[in-house]
Amino acid sequence: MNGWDEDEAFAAAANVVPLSQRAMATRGTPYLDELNPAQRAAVLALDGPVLMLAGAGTGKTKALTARIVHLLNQHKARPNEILAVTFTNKAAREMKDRVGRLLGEVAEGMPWMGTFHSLSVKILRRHAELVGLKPNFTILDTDDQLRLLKQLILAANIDEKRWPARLLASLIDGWKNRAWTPEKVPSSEAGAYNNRGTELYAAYQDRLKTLNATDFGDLLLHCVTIFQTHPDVLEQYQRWFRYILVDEYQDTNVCQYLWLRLLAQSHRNICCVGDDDQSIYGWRGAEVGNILRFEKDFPGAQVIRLEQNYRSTGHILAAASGIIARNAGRLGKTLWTAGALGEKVRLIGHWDGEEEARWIGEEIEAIQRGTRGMDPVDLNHQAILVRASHQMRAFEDRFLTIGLPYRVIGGPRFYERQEIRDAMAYFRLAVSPDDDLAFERVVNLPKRGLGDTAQAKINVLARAAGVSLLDGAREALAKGVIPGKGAAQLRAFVEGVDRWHAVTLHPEYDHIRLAETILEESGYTEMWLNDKTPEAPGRLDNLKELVKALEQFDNLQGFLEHVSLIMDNETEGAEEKVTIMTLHAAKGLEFPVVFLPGWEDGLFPSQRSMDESGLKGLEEERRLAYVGITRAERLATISFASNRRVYGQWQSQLPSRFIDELPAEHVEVLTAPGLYGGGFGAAASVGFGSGLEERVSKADVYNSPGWRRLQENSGTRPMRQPQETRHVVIDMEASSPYVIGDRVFHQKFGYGEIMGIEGDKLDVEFDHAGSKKVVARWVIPADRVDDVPF
DNA sequence: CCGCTGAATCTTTTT
DNA sequence: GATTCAGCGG
Repeated sequence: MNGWDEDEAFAAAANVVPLSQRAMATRGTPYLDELNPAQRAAVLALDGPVLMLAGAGTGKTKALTARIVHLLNQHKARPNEILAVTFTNKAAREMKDRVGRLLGEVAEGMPWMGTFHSLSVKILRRHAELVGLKPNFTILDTDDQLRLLKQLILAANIDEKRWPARLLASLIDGWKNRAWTPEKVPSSEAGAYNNRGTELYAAYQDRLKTLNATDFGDLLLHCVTIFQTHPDVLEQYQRWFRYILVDEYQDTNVCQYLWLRLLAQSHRNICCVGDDDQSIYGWRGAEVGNILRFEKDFPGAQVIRLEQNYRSTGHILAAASGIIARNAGRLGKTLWTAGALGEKVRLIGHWDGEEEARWIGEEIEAIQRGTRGMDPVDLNHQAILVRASHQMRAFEDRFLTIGLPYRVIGGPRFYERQEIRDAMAYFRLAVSPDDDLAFERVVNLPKRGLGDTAQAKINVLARAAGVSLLDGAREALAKGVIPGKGAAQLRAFVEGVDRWHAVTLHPEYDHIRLAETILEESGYTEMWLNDKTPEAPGRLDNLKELVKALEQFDNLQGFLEHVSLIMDNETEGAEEKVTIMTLHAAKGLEFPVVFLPGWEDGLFPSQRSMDESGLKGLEEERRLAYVGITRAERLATISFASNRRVYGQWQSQLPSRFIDELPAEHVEVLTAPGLYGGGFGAAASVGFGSGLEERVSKADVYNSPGWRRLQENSGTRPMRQPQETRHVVIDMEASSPYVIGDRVFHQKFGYGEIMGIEGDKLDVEFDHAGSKKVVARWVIPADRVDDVPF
């Protein structure tokens, strides 16, 4: 990193003249005027430990950014002396933007603002040798990690069927989250993974070292190890980072906690911002305990509560508060708003998941038109927040057919897609030919006639000679042990890698050109061009996008580094779209209109969460419900379905227990469409009239005739709903460029034949996806597919 | 060695 | 329903 020396010089200079003696308060502080008293207190308490308990929507980021600006303004620290840690890249970027806006133009001057992981990489590159790595170590993603573990499991003679690699991976992850290196795993864990967990953990770490690689957990853990075993290094950083700020503190795991505490323990200028009610990453090792014990760790810490909510209307806030109040062991905050009560939280039940999706789709369009008693809300400001990503499918299917534009956030990440990972493996190989994992991934992709036997031979040779697989391949070729045409293709592959690698050695090579060349010469692009599955065009698109993304980097190395850490691919256009995402992904965001589907026991709260973590799990789920509701500014709609397909099997569902916990006076129960006689919506409202009921009564829902009918019918397969009548009108005038019998292509469903046309809606019989109604603009004529250039 | 088929497992949530 | 994987035939 060339920024390093510069930073070091800054830090050295800063140590010569103590900053505290410099001129103070030379500039005005207009940013303070916009803060409420609590926020201002949090900004002004610059020195010493501070815990900012910031409820949902209380202007936490505003306070945090103002604090940074104030630190700079008061000359407490230079931009490069502030360590500001977030969990996601998105959060880091937002903070950078906002600080930049407050400061004027000086946005780029904060090199130490980033995620735990990106900051750790930066530190680790500098001191890699202290943990037995070279500075150019590679970062494995979960996929690589799994491959590696599988090899080790195989070598250890363990039946992978009985003891899945995923299990081992999550064990090791968990240990790393708790900052346990192989030697430090306590004996209580000895039984893990058929008594061989720790043994394999050690083997895994050895293997990583020889590969000069780390996984995600290592990034943090290696830093902690270095800090603990090299006091001089630690001291350097302690002096360096004069002020530390941490966002989403409730999500830190033990390892991150140690990381922070080690860095902060000398000057104790640490400000942690968090909300125990929004701790939703316990399954990933986050310890709510970290926030609960902050005052013990940092005696004399100031605790400042931000409780005034600026986001949601009164009913929404009250409904959320009613739910979260059920959790025990909270630090306790009372959110309030000066704003209006607004609309009540709406609650509605549906027959099945498809109907739920249909209803929400129509509701979104109605709200967009402004026919729901509110001003129109455009699609960008409406969101559907689901518990589990598989719920998204129903919405995607429905929205595709009615032509409602949507964007899915947190689906399979761009860089996790197969074609991207393959391409990246090629790039990695070009940059570092010794990258054995990359070699294994692509040596036979596209097919080069190098099956398991050929690869095993290469492996043996490489191992025997103690060289990389690429060199092993060279040897195999020299010895002539690769039979038939595989040999020629392998030779071409090896020579290709050599050629590409040679290019990367030039100081100013054209990396975009190189990337294109690699994909071309390796035959990888061609492989997808010849692939006739419906996904192939999309994959080619992604590859194109990948190459385009390279433009922002100076070379392949820089790009690979970036991609291994980045999470957001915000390559969205300007088109208005409804957002679909998981509740987890929604934390920190807000939308005027929010839909919360799938509130059914087992799905939400998730059965697995409750099985694995009992009451703790349930409470975390409850916090998730709280996070969900508090995303809404003006309108929140909760829904559940009584039938849902799980693993392709129909299952009847019960409404979520969280529905019981909603304070009734803040909830409006809507009558479900398609349920005769008003169904349970009407019955549920019985509880409201009694004057005794404080909560939405699920018992009333169960006892309603509508509900009983649902249960009776839901044995094997739900009865088909009466066809909706509203879209039946056929518009004879509407024209379509298609005629019946045309072959068309659809991005998601693939090829198909048009069986019918109603206005701009096409009835298409897809070759693989069955028959669907699709809006004409979502398909293209089949014969034009090849025109899509690459 | 490749590609197809049927079976088995899977789904929480992510840097 | 979807993806992954072992087993089989070409």
